[in-house]
Amino acid sequence: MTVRLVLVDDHPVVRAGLSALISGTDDLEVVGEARDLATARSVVAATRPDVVLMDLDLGDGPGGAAVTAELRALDEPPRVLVLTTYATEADILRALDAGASGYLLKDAPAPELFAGIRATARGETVLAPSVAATLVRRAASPGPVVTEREVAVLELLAQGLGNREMAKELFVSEATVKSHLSHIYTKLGVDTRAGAVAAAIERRIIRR
Amino acid sequence: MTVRLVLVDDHPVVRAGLSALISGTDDLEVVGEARDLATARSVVAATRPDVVLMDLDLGDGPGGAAVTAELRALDEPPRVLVLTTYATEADILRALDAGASGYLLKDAPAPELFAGIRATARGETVLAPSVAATLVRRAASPGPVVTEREVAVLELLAQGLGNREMAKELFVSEATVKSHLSHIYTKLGVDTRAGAVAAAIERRIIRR
DNA sequence: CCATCGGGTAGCCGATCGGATGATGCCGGC
DNA sequence: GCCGGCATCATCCGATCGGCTACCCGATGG
Repeated sequence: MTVRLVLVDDHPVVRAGLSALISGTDDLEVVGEARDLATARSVVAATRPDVVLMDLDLGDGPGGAAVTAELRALDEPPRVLVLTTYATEADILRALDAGASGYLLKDAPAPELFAGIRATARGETVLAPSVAATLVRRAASPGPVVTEREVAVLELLAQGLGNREMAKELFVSEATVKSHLSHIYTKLGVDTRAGAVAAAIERRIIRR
Repeated sequence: MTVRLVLVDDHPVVRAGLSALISGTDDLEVVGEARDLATARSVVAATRPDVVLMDLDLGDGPGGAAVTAELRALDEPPRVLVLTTYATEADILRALDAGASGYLLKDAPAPELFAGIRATARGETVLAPSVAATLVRRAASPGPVVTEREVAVLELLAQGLGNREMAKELFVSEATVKSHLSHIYTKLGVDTRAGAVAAAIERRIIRR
């Protein structure tokens, strides 16, 4: 029984590379490739694959999480296995929330990747060890967990926005932003904006 | 005349993928692969390739620029063609400064990549269009470069320290710290501490 | 020899931040 | 049905920051 795959990645080298790798197996087959949301939509509709290998960072435009969500909204949706470079808490949660069946990192050896694809096709959930660790830490920790809204603030904060600008960006008042910031400071154990950015990056809550 | 290649990339998928792609040509040959400085050193010494395809982001440890510099310091060094995902000004300059002969992006189509490798083997300098544009833009304008002292401030800033604390840490007065910060803001084109941290990380001036 | 640059210092002042306190509405679990 | 967490908003106020101007010193270099 052959597993039919579609690759979604904005890098031709990675697509061609994965394709070449997979062609070396006898039970996996690449039936389509896409570089963005639009092509992914049509390719998946046309080929109806078992599994979609999804990169999260698609350059400009909608990210892999958005593409995943859209594919999962189809009738008889394909399973989506995320295959990406980074694994921040926010990335992982967004992808899984969008309906991904698994999360592997591009630094995984080929055999693990193949095993992950087969497992995904069988309906299993596969997670890279570090991703699993992040999720466990998050689930098991009685400690402070930043909320979705707080992550949003952190991301804007890392872009150097002031309270007023963040408020405008999030369609809330400055008071609300300050409230979120206070909670963030408490949860991360810091007391300045720059410190919060550092801690958030350190704990991989946000990227770069 | 075959061009002998060594791949340096921390992603097995990319290595295997490039390898598979290149095996489809009749004048390029992969004679070795490495995922970090140590393996790169020994593989290059053992195989003496014509061209090294170098990823800049090698995960933990020394980056691709450092590896490039070390390889270029050998007797009869191989030419190094950088093949990476991002192209910040700092990345480009560091790589070229380390002795890279070219800078291509991973989103380049395979034929362009092959052409780039052949050109590099011939001793030509190949640059991705966007990279060339960045260099031209920079050459045309006197680019601001952060000084050593300013980097020190940035590093402390990324740890969330206040002016007073940074002053104490650097054995200078608060006024001096503020002076450095002002210069940093001007050079990076920002006007807040969080923004400076973001810009500094973005341009790879400081690490994580 | 003097201009330039990196580095260090100072004071002033308006803008912003950070902390404290308190309040409302909504939702989900017990 | 009550309680807690999340998100929202509001005020107040001291601490800090950011921009500005101006000065000194040593090294570097046309």
